[in-house]
Amino acid sequence: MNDPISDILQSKGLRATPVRLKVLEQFQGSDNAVSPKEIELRFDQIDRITLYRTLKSFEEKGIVHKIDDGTGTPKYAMCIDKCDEGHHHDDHVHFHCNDCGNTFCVEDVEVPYIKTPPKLKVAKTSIVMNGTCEKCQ
Amino acid sequence: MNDPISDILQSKGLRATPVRLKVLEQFQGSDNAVSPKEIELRFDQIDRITLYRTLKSFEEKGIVHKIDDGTGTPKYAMCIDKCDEGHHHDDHVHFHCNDCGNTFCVEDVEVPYIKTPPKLKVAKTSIVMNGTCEKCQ
DNA sequence: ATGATAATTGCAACAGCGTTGCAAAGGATG
DNA sequence: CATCCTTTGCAACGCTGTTGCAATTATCAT
Ligand SMILES: [Mn+2]
Ligand SMILES: [Mn+2]
Ligand SMILES: [Zn+2]
Ligand SMILES: [Zn+2]
Repeated sequence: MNDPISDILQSKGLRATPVRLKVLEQFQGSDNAVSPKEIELRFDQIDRITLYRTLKSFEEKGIVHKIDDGTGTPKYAMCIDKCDEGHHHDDHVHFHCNDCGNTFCVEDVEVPYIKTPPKLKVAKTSIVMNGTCEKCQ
Repeated sequence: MNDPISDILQSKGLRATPVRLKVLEQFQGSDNAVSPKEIELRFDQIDRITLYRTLKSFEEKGIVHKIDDGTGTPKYAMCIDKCDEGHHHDDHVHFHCNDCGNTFCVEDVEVPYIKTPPKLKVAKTSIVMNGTCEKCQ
């Protein structure tokens, strides 16, 4: 329990199993959001179903958040803010680069207030930007 | 060719076939964005594949636009602005009601300018709001 | 009108993603 | 060790969307 990655899992009430540790390492070592498929390919051998269940539990526990970048391929990224079980605080913009295909969190851009018709009760606003990222300029 | 629905199709270079006319009627008569599955169920009998191809051609021609409301189920709605082949102008906010599950275009709310890191070249911004719609208050 | 030409449709088959059920393996706890 | 609960892996399945191909239908030029 000196391993910081193990600590994350245990603090969320999840056992620090080999699969979970390796998946979490992938997230820690990645600048971008990653799809289940990408994670799968980075492993020599991992069970598809186990990976799906791992991602689901990570998301439920507030370790990662799911990102819908409009490509149809869901992606996941580490939660930066202190998200808890069933309560996320990832209210930032996401960016999808049309050139390299990468998607990442734009932490320093908060979702602005947008005035809407008073008839609508807005609980959450999701913003996805498309364009060209720094590396692809 | 006095039928206004036929006119829409022909002005976009699409033949006014029975399937297309009926699908387009569904869009005209709906306040909400609709999923392929919903359209399929409104017909006594329609071929799934043909419907997918119809939606694809409608989208390409700028008759409808595809909406990703974050539910994982894609939806389509009529283009209000004059969208052309391969060039859409549907830069408005979309709203998904968590109560009734409906998704619709919020025409009168334009996507605001959002200041981003200068390193990012933003070409398009998609905004989806979640909450409670007027009917579900 | 008749035949050539091109667009549209319907069917079969397939691929990919994600889910569920279930049994085996692994940890925790006494 | 014995028990209980969690996690994993496999099989099977459902759903969405795609492609190939042949049949049908509309369009157009004789
Ligand atoms: Mn994020
Ligand atoms: Mn719209
Ligand atoms: Zn890029
Ligand atoms: Zn509603």
